[in-house]
Amino acid sequence: MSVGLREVAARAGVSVRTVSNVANGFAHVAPDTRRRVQQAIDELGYRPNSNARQLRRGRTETVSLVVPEIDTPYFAELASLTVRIAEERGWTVHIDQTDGDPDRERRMVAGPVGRSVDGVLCSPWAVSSEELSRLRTGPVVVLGERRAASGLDHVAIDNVAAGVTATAHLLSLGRRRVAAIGAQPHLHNGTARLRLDGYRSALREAGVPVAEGLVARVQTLHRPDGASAMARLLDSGEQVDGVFCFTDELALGAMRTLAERGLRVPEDVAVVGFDDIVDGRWSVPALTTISPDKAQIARMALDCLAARIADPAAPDRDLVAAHRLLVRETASG
Amino acid sequence: MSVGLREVAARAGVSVRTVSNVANGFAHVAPDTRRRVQQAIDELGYRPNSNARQLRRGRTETVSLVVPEIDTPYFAELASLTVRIAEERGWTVHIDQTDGDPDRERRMVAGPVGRSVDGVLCSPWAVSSEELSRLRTGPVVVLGERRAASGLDHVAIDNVAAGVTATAHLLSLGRRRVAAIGAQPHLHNGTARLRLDGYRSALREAGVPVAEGLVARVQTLHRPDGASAMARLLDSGEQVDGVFCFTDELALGAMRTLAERGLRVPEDVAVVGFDDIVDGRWSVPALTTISPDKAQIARMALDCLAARIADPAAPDRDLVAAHRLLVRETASG
DNA sequence: TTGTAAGCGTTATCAC
DNA sequence: GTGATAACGCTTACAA
Repeated sequence: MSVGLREVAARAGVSVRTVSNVANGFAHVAPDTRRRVQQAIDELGYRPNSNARQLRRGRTETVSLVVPEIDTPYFAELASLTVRIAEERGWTVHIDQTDGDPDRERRMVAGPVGRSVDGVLCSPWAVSSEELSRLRTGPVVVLGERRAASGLDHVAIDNVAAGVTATAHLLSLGRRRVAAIGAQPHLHNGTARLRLDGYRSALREAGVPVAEGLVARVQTLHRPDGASAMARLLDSGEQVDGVFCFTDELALGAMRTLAERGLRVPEDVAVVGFDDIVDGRWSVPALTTISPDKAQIARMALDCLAARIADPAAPDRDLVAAHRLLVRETASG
Repeated sequence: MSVGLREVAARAGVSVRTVSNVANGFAHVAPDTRRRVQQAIDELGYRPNSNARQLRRGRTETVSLVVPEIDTPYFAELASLTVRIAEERGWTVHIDQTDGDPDRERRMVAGPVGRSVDGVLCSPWAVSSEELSRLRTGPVVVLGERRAASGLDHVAIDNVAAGVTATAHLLSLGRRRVAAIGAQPHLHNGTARLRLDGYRSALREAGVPVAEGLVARVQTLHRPDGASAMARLLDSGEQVDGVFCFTDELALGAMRTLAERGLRVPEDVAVVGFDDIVDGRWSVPALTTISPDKAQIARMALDCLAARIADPAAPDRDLVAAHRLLVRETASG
């Protein structure tokens, strides 16, 4: 049936210890022995059982990436990069989706760590870092800014600064009725709040009054929310000549509504998004957006997790990755 | 350190056997014992070690999904659905990406199966089913049509019929210079070939001559390929009033080129895509497309894999999932 | 209903 | 440099 170390050992006329040494590329094996063992391995088609190995070693060389949804473009890209970069250090990534369900989020962070995975990378949606910190049973790195001492490592871009940049860009184009789409006062996930802070701060700095009627809330960050938020804004009677959307998906939804209302982008309304998903590069017109350095985020998070695994008692860190404004067609001048 | 069955047993004053029974929800445990054990489990924060469990049981309750890229919208959606549906039967899905590399494809199908996973769902790109069949060391289900007896189970939609439907729709709109974007004669993956067969067959049936100059080849199925293929078509001097793209991504790329050339969609050129990715629902104009029933594909594949695991010797099956034409703005009349 | 003990396939600690 | 052999944490006959 299943061929293990024992069968190979018998065939090569050595002990399991020696086979294990060869299979793991250990140094001190006589060349002749190595050759004989390797041959037996090939002939029998031996493949090591990773479960047994992990059980014995107490390490899985696997980390999990917990995100709200796998098929959201931003998370799909992030996951893809994370898998690729993790591979460089010999790690396997297990991708988990929570569907934004707080209980699943809690379970996926608390449950498997230290058992089936060595650590967790989590992009929380409905649960605060503070709670995750209390729940955790092993190394956890949070993707997203730390708002206060949380007891957890965090990796994120500077969302406030990015919000300022996006809004200031719209203002620099001469727009004075700049709306914001994406406020989420109901969530523990503080990202939207930070981008909103940036938006308000840029307006203040430019001496443009902050009209609360220009701030649209959303339930999720997907296209339908962007479309309906844009419609609400337009229907409210507020004048709008620019809009900062907290995700590209929201922006793409908003653009659809603008097109349906016969409003031109960017002539009538300029649009800036956030995330730099590929859809935005190919929309017509192409979307101006804040581009977070996703590869850097993934790499920092993985490095940070490795450090945390190596030293569980180290003080927690707050790492910030780069971002930049990508000026394309929906907001340029 | 790590709390296991033993610690819990000691605390509850029972044997490990009983703790295991409680942890696994076994029937025959005295209510009082169960209560005591459960309390010890909670107090000690016991979490079962899945590696040990899997090693002992010889089953991982995990399957892997091998796709070219996680962040391709189609595969991201499929992965998301697969994870969700697999959950219903208590399975975990491990998502692997091959980047279209044949060696990785071979490794990911042949390596882990029977060791760290109970079976594999594979959407091959560069390796033929026949070869995968020879390489496999355990249950494998291929996502994609069987072109000949392959020795493997297959799940797919009827790509020829879908190609006919898409092309016929364009013809029904009065278009007579219908191009096809997406031919991939260099790949083992036969999907493009089948869609092309459908395209040709629809033209023949309508008595429209098949102009080979209207068939554009691509290297990958992403937007840049669609954009450059469209540009080549236009530059070749061929008249084009309709185009059938073998993926929505290709279509979105092609639409970008059309916009840059000042051609209107659908007035000047009507466009039909394939896959029904969400981007197409929100593009301006919205993309008419062939919509494969992805949830059905995922469910069929999982069911098929379960059956294969249960009976490795059963004759291989060829399952076909549903698809339909979704008429939106880029091709309607 | 519950306890005892034998493995699952590895790796790691001793010896030799 | 290589061979016995004891764990790793769990499930499961077999007993009691």
